[in-house]
Formats: sequence, C-alpha cells, structure tokens
Amino acid sequence: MKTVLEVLEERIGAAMAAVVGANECAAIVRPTADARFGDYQANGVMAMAKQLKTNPRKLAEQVVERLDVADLCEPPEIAGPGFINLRLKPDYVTVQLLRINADDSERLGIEPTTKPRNTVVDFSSPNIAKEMHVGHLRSTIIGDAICRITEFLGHPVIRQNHIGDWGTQFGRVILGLWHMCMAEKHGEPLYYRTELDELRRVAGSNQDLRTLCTRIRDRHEDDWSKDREGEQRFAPFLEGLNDRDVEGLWEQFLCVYQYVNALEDALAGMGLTVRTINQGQEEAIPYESLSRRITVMLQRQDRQELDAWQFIRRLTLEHCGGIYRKLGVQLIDADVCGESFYNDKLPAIVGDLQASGLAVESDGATCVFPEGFKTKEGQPLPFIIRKSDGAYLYATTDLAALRYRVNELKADRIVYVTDARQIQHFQMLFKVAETAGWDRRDGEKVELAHVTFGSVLGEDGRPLKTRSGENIKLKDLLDEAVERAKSVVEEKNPDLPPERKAEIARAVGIGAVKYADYSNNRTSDYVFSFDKMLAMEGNTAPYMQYAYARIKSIERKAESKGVDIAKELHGIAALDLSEPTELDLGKHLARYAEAIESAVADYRPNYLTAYLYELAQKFSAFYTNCPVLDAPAAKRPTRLLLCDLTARTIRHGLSELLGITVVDQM
RNA sequence: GCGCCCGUAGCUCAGUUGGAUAGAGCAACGGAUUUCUAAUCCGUAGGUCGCAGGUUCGAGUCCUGCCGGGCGCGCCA
Repeated sequence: MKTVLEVLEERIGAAMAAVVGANECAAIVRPTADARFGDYQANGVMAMAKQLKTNPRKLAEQVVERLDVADLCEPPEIAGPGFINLRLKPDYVTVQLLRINADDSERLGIEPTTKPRNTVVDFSSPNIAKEMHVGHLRSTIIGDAICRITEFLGHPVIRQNHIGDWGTQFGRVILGLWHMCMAEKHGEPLYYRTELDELRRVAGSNQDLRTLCTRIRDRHEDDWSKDREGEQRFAPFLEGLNDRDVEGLWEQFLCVYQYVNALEDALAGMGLTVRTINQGQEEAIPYESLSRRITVMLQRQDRQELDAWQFIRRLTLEHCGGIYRKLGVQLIDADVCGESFYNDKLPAIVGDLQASGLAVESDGATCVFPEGFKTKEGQPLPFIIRKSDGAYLYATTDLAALRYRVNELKADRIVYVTDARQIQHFQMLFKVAETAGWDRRDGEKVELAHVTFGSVLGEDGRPLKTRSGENIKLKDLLDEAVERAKSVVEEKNPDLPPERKAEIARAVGIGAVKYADYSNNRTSDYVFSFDKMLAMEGNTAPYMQYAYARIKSIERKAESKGVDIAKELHGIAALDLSEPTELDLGKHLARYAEAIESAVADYRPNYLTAYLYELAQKFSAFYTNCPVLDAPAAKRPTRLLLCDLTARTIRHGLSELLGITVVDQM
C-alpha cells in the first residue's frame, strides 16, 4: 500500500512528465510547512522550470490541467512562485481511516515490503569483564529501534552483538579469578576489597604505596608457589564456579577485576619483581607484567584458560542480558557474535589481502593503504591489520566480521551503530572492503551503513560521568530513572495498588530515558536530564504515555455510561469529520506510514517521535474539544474510532517500534 | 597542522534531494476546569539561523573564507 505522499508524488510526477515530454519527473511532494497551504505541497515544478528556463507558474498551470487527483484532494491550487498546494478531502481521509481500522493484523494497514533485504545490524557491543555503562546506551537502544522498524517493514533482521571478548584484558581477568580463589582460601575479610581501598587511599604517597604493593607481592608469591607445588587451589576453584550463584560472583568479580587493574597501574615503574615458573625454570619478572605472562601461560594450558574465560564471558552476558531486559531491548545470547568468534579467521584476512597485493609491510606492521586517506604529514594513512608484534587489531576483526556477514549471513545490508568518533575507522573499513571486493556477493553490492550518534552529556556540557569522574553504570542510571518516576506516580496517583505503581514507574522511568534519546537528533550530543525527560509537558515519554492512558480510561468508562464500543465500531462504514480537531487528527493518523518511512530512510528515530508527539498533541486538542462518550449518538462512532486508532498508533509506535512500554493507567 | 561534526528564541532542541512569513517544548505572561485522568487545552511575547562573501526566482540548508566549540589523526577499541 502506497502512502498518500507516494501516490501524489507519482501522479504529479506523471503529469509533469506528460507536460514536458520527459520519462519521469521528480514532483518533490512534501507535507506543507504551514497548514494554510493545505496538507501537501509539490515543489518540483519550480526546479523543472528552472531547468527548462520557462515560467514556473505557467508550467504549474499546465501540470495542474493534466493532473487528476480528484479522488484524494480538493482542486489543487497554485501559489507563490509555482507551488502546487494540495488539500485532502475529508472523504478520502475517511476512506484511509476505515482501511487502517479494517486491518486486523495489528499492522495499521501498513503492508510489509515486497523487496525484503537481509539486514545485519551491529549494535550495543559491550566489553567482557566490564559493567555496561552510559556509553553503551545509545548504540543499544538506537540499534534496537532500527532492528524493530526494519523488521516491521518486512526485512529479515540479523542482530549482531559484537562484544569485546578477546584481547589484552585476558590475563587480568584470569588473574582476577585467581585472587578471588586465594581470598576465599584466606577467609574473611576478602583481601582484595580492603586492599583496593588501601591502594586508592595511599595513591599519593610513593612510600606507603610501595610498602603496600610489597606486602601484596609477598603473599601473592607465597600463594602462587603453594598453588603450583601440589596444593592445587585454583583449578578446583574454577571447576566449582559453574555451580555457584551468578549474581554474587559478578559483584565480586567486578571488584577483584578493579583490584587487579589498580594494582597493575600502581606497580608501573616501581621495579618490584615476582618469582614465577617459566618452562620449568624459576625466574623473576616485573610484577606488573604478570598478567601478560599469565595470558601466555594459560594459552599453553588450554583447558584452564578456556574455563576461566568462558565463565567470565557467561557472567558478563548474564549481566548484559539483565540490562537488555530492563531496557526492553531485543538482544539475546544467540545474537552474540563477538571478537573471539573471528579469532581463527584473522590470519586468512591478512593472507588474502597480502596475496591480492593490497596489504603491505610498513614499519614492521601489515597495512592496507586505502585511497583518499592522509596522515597529518600528508602521507597515505594506513589501515593496520597486523601489528609489528604479530597481534591483530579491531580493523582485522571488523574485516573478518564483514566478510562473514556478507558470505555466511547473506547480508544485503550491514548497519553499524557506533558513536561518531569511529567515523574514520568505518570509512577506511568500507573502502578497504570495496577495494578488496568483499562488499559484493554474487556480483551484487552489499550496502554498508555507519549510523553514528553523539555523546550523552551531563548538565555541565561534559560527557556524563559520576562526580569522581567514572563512567555511570547503566544499571544505576536506569534504577534512578525508575525511582524518580515512582515518586511522580506516588504524587499523582497515590491510591493505586503498590504493584501497579511499580509497573507504571518502570514503564515511565525506562521509557523516559529511551524516549529522550530517540527524540533527539542522533547525530548531535544531548544533555541528559532526568527532570526534562520525566516532565509531563513537552515531547517526553510521560506525555505520550499519558495520552495513551487517557484513551484507555475512556474505554474503561464506556460501560458505566452505557456505551458498547465494540458494537458501535462493528462494521463502521462512514465517518463524520466535521469538527476541525477531528479532521486534523484523522489526517495525521492517516500519515503514520510516512513517518515510519522517513524514520527508517536515514535511520532517524526522532522523525518517528516527532510524529507521535504531534499525534498526541492533536489527540489532546480533539479530546478537549470533543466529548466522546457523551457525544450525540450520530457523532459517537467517529470519535470512538479516532480514539481507538490513536491508541493503536501510539501503542504501536512506542511499544512495537521503539520498545517503550505503554500503560493503561497512570 | 590536517580531517570530520556542530554553532537556530533566555534554556533544551526540530527543521527530510534548496521552497512560501524559520517551528516545537521548557521558562515568562494571559485565559479555559460542575473532567471521558488539567499529567490537559487555547492564546501572547520572544530569532540579522556564529560572522562575511558567493551561487539561485528562492539559502538555516549548497560553495568559499573567517570566528567559536567538540571529536579524530600508525601499530587501543
């Protein structure tokens, strides 16, 4: 089903083509900027007149003569330098509304595409062994919205959570688990907790820090040798982990991981050494390099390494899954396809690029020099795919992922949702892929899109952080939003049962955070403000949810007023849109498909929120002016239908496409 | 130094291949309530779209220069 806009575009384009004898013409139909000019305006005639060096108004007259839109619009008017203004007939609006109403598929009359494209969306992508923080918010929810909308339009969507589960943090993670094990062995108090505090406290004093680190090193060395000399503490500990309570372990692990990182940072340049075993030989190595050594050691003892790694990976995903569920984001474990997945595919990436002559050695590293990129000195800028020490980088992994998605996942389109700072990386990635011919399958070009977004800022205009300068945990942020929403519900509707209040608080709090993000232009930074996003006035989630709740309230009241909504709407065949607010609302309802189309075309959720907000405003105006249940019997079915379609549209847009929960009562 | 993004009302932001007199919300001011939830609606006021040129019938939008801010720039992701 074409949107009204598409129909007009087609008809006017055809009329223009007929007038000038061309094959096709762009009518450039847009919603009018001002209601006085009608509902739609065609701007294409003026551009064409310029091309033909003819009078635009005259050309417009000829086009209008050829134009037949009498089934949709009042007679077209020519205005200004050559605009064609179009005003929809109320009868046509009626036809559209009845058509939408007749669709019992919950799709509001919007048909799925006839040209489905396999769409891979790469989003969220947190790191293993770390808590999700506010920096992950935008990728996660913008990506989710893109998936939901694309899926709704009928395209198969493959979600890819490209988690950071491979790399240098490897050794530290395992060392963290090792400390957890030893702390349990030593009993309460868990030393890493108290020592982490100590490390922070004495950070300013080299002398105290040295004393502390030496003490830690001594115990560490002792545990280390006992463990290796037959007591066998760590291996059984690892084996036992899987049977234990996940929630508690995650908290412990986060702490011990911080401890390992803080300790390693403190050790830098201190000159402390630790005794360890290498190939059966005892040797002393710098204490701060122990985690790197462990990576190597454990890589030789496959089993233990993998167990530890798998366990932390599972713990992290458990945590992320909790955040996704809280956020209403449709990402599950099956969508996880992280860096480790591509590990064994990396040598081939480098090899193939070398074989084709694209990759060359430069200062010991293996690089591709894509066309059009320069360093600050004006030299060709390398896309490094292998470091001089032989390690691979995210450039390599991204190439491997791209190739996998094209060839194995059969992507027709790959969408990457990351912050704008990575723009150059993706430009280079796409260029390299294109040059290597990896962005094609069966000769068909795969569309590569980098969807960027700006930063979330604090009230001070700096990237949002805690007072002490740390990243704000997503969990804390969401909990606070729900907490604040709860106190609003408490204030506005104290008589609701507690579980009802909690449900509303969750919907409003989480919805507010998401909606605030969606309603901003994704390319700009935005200032995070609980007060603004939870306000009941303005373009906010609570305002939208309230509009919905009011409609549901009418439905609840109907019976007590002796109105049978189902009966009045059954087989409804005519509407009376004589009140201005009715017609205005009706026209807007008929344009939902256009809003979705514009939002998806450039991956901009704010076009959708803008539509929904206007819808809620128009509904509120209608609601204020037009009684529904108390309306004269002749007017009532129309108004009931307007209410029902508004509720369905808000629910669909908010809940299905943006993943924001609606509630029947607020 | 080079590259990318941004600069729109007091504040936060929209502005869809260049279209009509640049729009919302918040804050301010004035009105509307025997309520289908006022968590609302209606109205008033508020802008040389950073500055200066240029292209065009028409520029917030495109081009050039400048000013101001953010981000990125060979072995992190």
